[in-house]
Amino acid sequence: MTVPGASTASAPSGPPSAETPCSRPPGRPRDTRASHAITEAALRQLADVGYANLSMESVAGEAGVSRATVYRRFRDKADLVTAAIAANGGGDLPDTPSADPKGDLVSYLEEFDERFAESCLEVLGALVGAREEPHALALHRDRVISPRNAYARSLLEEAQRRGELSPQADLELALQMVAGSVFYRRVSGADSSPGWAKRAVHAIWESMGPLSSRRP
Amino acid sequence: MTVPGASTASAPSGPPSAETPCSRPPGRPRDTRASHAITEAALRQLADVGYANLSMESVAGEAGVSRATVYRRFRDKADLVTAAIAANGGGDLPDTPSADPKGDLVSYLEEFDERFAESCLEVLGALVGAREEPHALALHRDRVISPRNAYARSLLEEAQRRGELSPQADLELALQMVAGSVFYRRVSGADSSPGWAKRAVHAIWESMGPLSSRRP
Amino acid sequence: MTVPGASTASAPSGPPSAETPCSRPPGRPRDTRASHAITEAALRQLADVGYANLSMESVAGEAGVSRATVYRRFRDKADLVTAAIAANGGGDLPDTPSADPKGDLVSYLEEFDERFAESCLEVLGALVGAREEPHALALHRDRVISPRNAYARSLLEEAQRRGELSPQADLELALQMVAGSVFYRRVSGADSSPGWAKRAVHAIWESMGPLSSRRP
Amino acid sequence: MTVPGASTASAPSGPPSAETPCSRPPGRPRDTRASHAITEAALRQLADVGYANLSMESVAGEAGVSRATVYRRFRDKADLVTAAIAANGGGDLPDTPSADPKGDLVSYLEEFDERFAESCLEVLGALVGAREEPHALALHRDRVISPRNAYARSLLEEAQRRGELSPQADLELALQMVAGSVFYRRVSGADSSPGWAKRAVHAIWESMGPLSSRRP
DNA sequence: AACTAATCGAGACGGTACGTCCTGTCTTTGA
DNA sequence: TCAAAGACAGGACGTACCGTCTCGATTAGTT
Repeated sequence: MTVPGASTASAPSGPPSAETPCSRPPGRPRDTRASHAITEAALRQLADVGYANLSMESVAGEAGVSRATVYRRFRDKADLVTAAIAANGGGDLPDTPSADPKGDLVSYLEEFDERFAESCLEVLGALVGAREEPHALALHRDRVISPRNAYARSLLEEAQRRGELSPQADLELALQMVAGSVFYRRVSGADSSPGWAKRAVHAIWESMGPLSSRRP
Repeated sequence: MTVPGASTASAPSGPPSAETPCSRPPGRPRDTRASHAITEAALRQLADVGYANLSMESVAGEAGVSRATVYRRFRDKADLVTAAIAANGGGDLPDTPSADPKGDLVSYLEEFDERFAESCLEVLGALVGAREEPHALALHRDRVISPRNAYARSLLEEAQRRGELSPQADLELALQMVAGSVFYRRVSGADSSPGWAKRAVHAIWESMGPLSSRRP
Repeated sequence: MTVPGASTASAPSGPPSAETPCSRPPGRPRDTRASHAITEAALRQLADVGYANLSMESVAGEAGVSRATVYRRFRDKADLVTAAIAANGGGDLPDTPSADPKGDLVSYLEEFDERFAESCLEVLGALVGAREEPHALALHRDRVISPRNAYARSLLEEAQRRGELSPQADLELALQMVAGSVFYRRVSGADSSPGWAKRAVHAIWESMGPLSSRRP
Repeated sequence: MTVPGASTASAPSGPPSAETPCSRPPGRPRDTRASHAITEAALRQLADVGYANLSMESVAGEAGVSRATVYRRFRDKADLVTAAIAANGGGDLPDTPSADPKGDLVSYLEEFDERFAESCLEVLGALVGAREEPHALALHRDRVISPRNAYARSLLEEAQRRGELSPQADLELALQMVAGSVFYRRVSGADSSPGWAKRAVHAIWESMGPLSSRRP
């Protein structure tokens, strides 16, 4: 609120983000270990009991921390979970240009399916459902969805640049279809036959390859 | 819908013993108008305030009914919402074989996007989240997802039969991609450019058409 | 209500009380066996689970009868219990003049302590508590308390007549003290040392005997 | 009553570990005003509408407090009422030895009759009725009955010491008879003729006086 | 033999209270 | 300042009764 250190960060007075050289804010600094413990506990609970059954109390308890300490860092359950996914859940997207866009896309999909799809679905469900507070939804998109979206899209663009996909290919659509198939499997409860990711990506390459629209 | 006996048989009140096809179950029959009012109120609230903010009390109130009357029909909030979507939300899937599978698939996608995608996402999020009670999730899949899934699949099969899709085409994958793209748009917050459904279906036709794998 | 047969009895159209010779009311007569089963079940439950935990449903169930059948006979839980105690619980007060008032009073107290004190206390507690419906309280007093009161009093009067108690003795007070001691033991949780009844009655005889006020 | 720490310690919130006699327990202390308001509201409602019709909600409402705040202090309706009677209902038993045991006993009876008999009867009825949870009954006896019992008994003992009652007098019986008469009047609905308490006590003095058993 | 009128079983209905749980805010003491 | 502990208002949950009601199916006596 009245924090000097600006910070685009999550919620009530995010951590002073280290790189700002200004003199530290007065008073006792926040316990970094607590912060970690909290997000980790949140992730564990999210996986174990699900978003709805995750309670601030139990997260605080599992983190060995008082409830107030959680609320000082995260304004909301939504904020907490969102931030936890973003922070401890995956900061590991390569940003060097890919040498094998198609293969990388496949790997990316598989990893996403395994690590994010489930919790993303429930968190998103909850956030979409919470009318009158779109901030958390926006936050989650910013923190979790967008980066991955951008990464996947960059792979598609690279493929286009290399001529594997037609210059007219609708990459947005491609992205939606291939990423959506991950979600839909969760939605419908279909079990993933091995190689699903490869086949999905292949289908896109087939339909959006350089010759796709020139068939007789 | 307006059938008096043989109700949707959600949770409490098992089916009337099957072998007596006609004789009404003993006791005072349920008030059909109340049943309607309840599911309709549930749907309205689901659309208005979302799954999380929907309360049994307010549904009962809006339906002009006591809370007990709701719980007599639906064991749960999950059960209520699930059944409401299934019942009053859409009993309108054509079951005659399609004359134009591709066009029908497009229309179906558009209708689904408009009428179900949002609430389905939040309901599914909530249900997937509710570990330790998969019954509601299974129910929702049975009541809402599966029928539509089957319908869409039948369109794809018809297309295959007509030779629009290759006999080797992976229809399951096709379904996942095209239906998933609907969800993913909600997930990522992307706004739908007009014609998205047509383009998505077209992409599948492109990649799984009869000649798709014989290209040079 | 619209019953011809008058009947001072309990509640909604009591049984036609047999001795009225008028032609039986039309329609199916009440099942006498059910009536018995109900009051007996009520008594059992009263003893087993107490007044508060006794439910109309469980009484009906134990009696092998539907709930409506209970409510047709008794307007109320209070009415049911009250009537049950009065009916099946004790119609066995001797009305011949006593040959040994003191001894009979002792026996009476012991029997009352054993068979009525407990349930009487809770029923009375509930009925006294139920402001705005004194009918049940009055009923219970009429049906259960008053007859026993009168009996005990008649014993005291007989004792007075025989000269065992002074003509000036305050029999009302005597009754209250000796009967009250039964209740108070339940209230305070004191366990009854054997001979309590004898000692209590003896104390009254001591204090209200023919010579009691003439002591030096 | 107005003691800040060391509360009546009804149910939740165990005593502050006894061995630290002073240091306040951690966390925000309970709102003393709320505590008062609650017990007072409970007493008022107990008097007004009776035990059965007293609801936690209405007590909370009348106390200007949320329901949770009531449940934080009292685990139960029984616990609440019991504690309310014990706390705000009477902390006014003299503990100095009496100079006039007989007169004091009379006054005590009259006060008890007026202030406690009614609610005691219904509360006790309810508690005795609630099998399978004797804790509340025990509590009520500890908090309300026992202290008064002890007081009355001390008066009797003082009288014995002074020679007004015989050394062999059965004080327990005396207590039961004189206190019981208070209850029995409520039970039987008899209205108290003035002087009842004096007459009851007098009867005991008569029968248990120093000469009572030596009469010819 | 049909009609009438009450009973019976079964269960729906409105209403009310219960006790539990969780959220997000607040008020303490102590570090 | 932060941290730990916990009180607080508010509100939903699902359960359990109560007393009333509406059904169809019985079961008598009456016409």
